[in-house]
Amino acid sequence: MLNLNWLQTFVTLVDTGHFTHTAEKLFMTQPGVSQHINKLESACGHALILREKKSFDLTEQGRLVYQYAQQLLMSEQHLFEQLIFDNPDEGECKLACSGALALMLYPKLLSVQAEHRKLVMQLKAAPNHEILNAINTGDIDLGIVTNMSSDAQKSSDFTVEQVGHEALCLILPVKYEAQPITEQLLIDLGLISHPDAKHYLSLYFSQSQLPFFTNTRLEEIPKTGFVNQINQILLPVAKGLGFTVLPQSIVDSFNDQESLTIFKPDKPVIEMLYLVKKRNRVLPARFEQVSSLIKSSLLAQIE
Amino acid sequence: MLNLNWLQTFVTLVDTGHFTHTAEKLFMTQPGVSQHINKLESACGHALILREKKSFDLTEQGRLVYQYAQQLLMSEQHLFEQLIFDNPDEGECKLACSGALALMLYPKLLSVQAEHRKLVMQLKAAPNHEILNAINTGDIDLGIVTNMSSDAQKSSDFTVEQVGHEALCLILPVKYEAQPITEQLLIDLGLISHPDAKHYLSLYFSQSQLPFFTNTRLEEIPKTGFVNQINQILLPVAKGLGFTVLPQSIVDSFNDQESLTIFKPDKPVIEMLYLVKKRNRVLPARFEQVSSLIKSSLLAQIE
DNA sequence: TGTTATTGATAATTTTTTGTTATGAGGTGG
DNA sequence: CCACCTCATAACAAAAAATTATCAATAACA
Repeated sequence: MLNLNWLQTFVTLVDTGHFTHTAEKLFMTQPGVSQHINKLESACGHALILREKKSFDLTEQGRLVYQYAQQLLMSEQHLFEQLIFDNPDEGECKLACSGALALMLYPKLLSVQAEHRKLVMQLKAAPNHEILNAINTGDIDLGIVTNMSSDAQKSSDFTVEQVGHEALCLILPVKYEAQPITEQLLIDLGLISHPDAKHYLSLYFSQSQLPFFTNTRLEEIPKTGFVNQINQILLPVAKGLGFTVLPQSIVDSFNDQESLTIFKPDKPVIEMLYLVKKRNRVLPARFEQVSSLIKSSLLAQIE
Repeated sequence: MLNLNWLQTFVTLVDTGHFTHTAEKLFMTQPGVSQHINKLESACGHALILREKKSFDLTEQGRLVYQYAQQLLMSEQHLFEQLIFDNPDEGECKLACSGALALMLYPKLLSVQAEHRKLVMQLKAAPNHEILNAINTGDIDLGIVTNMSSDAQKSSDFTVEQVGHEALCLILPVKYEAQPITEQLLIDLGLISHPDAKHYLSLYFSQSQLPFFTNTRLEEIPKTGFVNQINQILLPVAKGLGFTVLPQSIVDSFNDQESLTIFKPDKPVIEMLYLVKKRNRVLPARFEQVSSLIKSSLLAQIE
C-alpha cells in the first residue's frame, strides 16, 4: 500500500526537482526524502525516477504515480473540507417513497437540484417495508411511508414524523357511475392490480365502512390486470377492464378523467404519511431543504 | 494525513459490522482494529462510528469517510493495474505540431479515440520552439517540428526522427497569375501574416533560389493582415489583400482555390518534418499506434 | 585545472509508530 | 445465572521511520 507521506514527498520532489529543497519544504532531512522515494519505488515495484548526474527524469510509471498522487492529495483535501463544513447545497440525498408520491415529488426535487448542481437527488419508489428496510441499512437517508403499524416492533429504530395524509379512491369505469357498489359487482369487474394494490384495498375496506371483504376474502377478487407503472394503472380502468384503488393524486393527474368514476364512501378513506429516518441519525444540512420541501408539498396537496 | 491501512480497516469494519471479524479478515488482532479506528477518527477530527451496545452506527462523517475510502482503494488498485500493464488503448497522448499539420492530423487522431474511448488525444498547435520546450518539461509527449537546427545545441536532449516533408507554397491572389514575381510586387502587395509566417518566409526565400530578400530585409514587407486561425489565412489572399506562404496541405484544403495562384519556383521548397520526443524517454505502448498513424499520414501526403 | 561547495546516497543510531499479548468491563444467549 | 462473546485499555515488543554522520560524485569558480 502506498503511504500518503511518500506520495506527498514524491510530488514535492517532482515539483521542485530537488531533493534538498524538498526536504526543507516538508520540514524533514534530505536522507528522509531519499528513503521516501526508495520506499515508494519498491512499493510500486517500478523505478519512478531516472537519476542522472544531479537531476532526474520521470519514468512513465513515475508520471502515472505523480498524476495519481496529485489527484489523491486534492481529494483528501476535499474530504476534509466536507468533514468540517456541512455544505447544505452539496451531496447526495437518497430518498424513497411510494410510486404515487414519487410522481408528485420528483419534479420538485429536480428543480432544487437544478439550482444546486452538486446536490444530487436520488428518489426510489418502493413499497413500505422495503423503504423501512433500506433506511435501516443506510441505503436510504429519508423515506415517506404510510403505515408504521405493521413494522411497529421495529419502530424504535426509526424517527417518525407525520407529514400529511392522502385520500384513497376506489375507481371504476365510468359506465358504473349510476350503479350502487356491491361486493359482487367488484368481483365481476375484477381488480387492476399494482404493487400497492393489496395494501390500499385492505386499508380502503377496513376504513370505508363498506360491509365488503373481510381481509381473508380479498384474495377472491379476480385480477384482470397488473402494471407497475404508476401513471398507467388507470388506463385499463378507463377502458372498462376492471376497478382499482389509488391515492387521489394519481387520479387527479390522469388525462382521461371522463372515463372514470370515483366512488364516494360515507366516510372518506385517508392514509397517513410519515417522514421516516433512522433513529439517532442526524442528517446533514442538505436534508433541511429537502424535508421542508416534502412537508410543504404534502400540505399543499391536502388543501 | 489519512493512513491507507486505517481506511482499509475502516471499510472492512463497516462492511462486516464486526471488529473481531474485521481483524480476522485482515490478518490482524482485534485491538489493532480498535486502534486503527481510533487513529482514523482523531486524524479526521470527528467520530466516525457511534458505538452502542455491541453494534455501531455510522456518523455522517463516517459515511463520507467510508465513501472516500472505497473510492481511494479502488483507484489505487487501478493505478497498480496501470503500472504493471501498459494498456495500448488507454491513457493520454499529449501531442503538439504546427497548425497546418494539426488541421490534417486531429481528425485522424479523433477517429482512433472514437474506437478506444479511454485513449484521450490532446493535440496542441504551437510554434517549433514552444513544442521543443514543452517536450523538455514533459508537458508534451510527442511533437512534430520542422527545423531542429536553431535549437541544435539542445538537440542532444531529444530523440529525433525524420517522418516526412511538406512543400511550402508562395500564394498570391489569382489576378497576378500571368505576372512575373518581383521583389517590388511582393512589397506592394503586402504579407498576410500568421504565427509561422516569418519562419516560412525565410525558409522559402533561402531555398527557392529567388534572388529576393536577404534575411535582414524580410522585415520590410508590409503586413496587410494577420490571423492565427490556420484555415482562415487564405481568405484575405483570395480577396486580393496580400500574399502569404503556407504548406501545400493548407492550400489544398482551401475552398476557393480559383481565387488563388501558386507561384512555381525553379526549385521546390521543402521543409522537413521531424518526430521528436524527449531523449531516454520510453513512451508507453499507446504511442505505438499514434506515431505510426502520424508517419503514415505524412507519407500519404507526400504522394 | 585544481579547489571548494553542493548534491544525493548510504550506514548506523535514535525515535516514533504500530502491532501484539494480557486483561477487564459490559452485554448476550442458553 | 453462568458461560460466552465483543470491544476497550494498558503494557510491552516489534517494526518502521527519522535523524545524524559520512562519503562519492558532480558542478562552480577562481
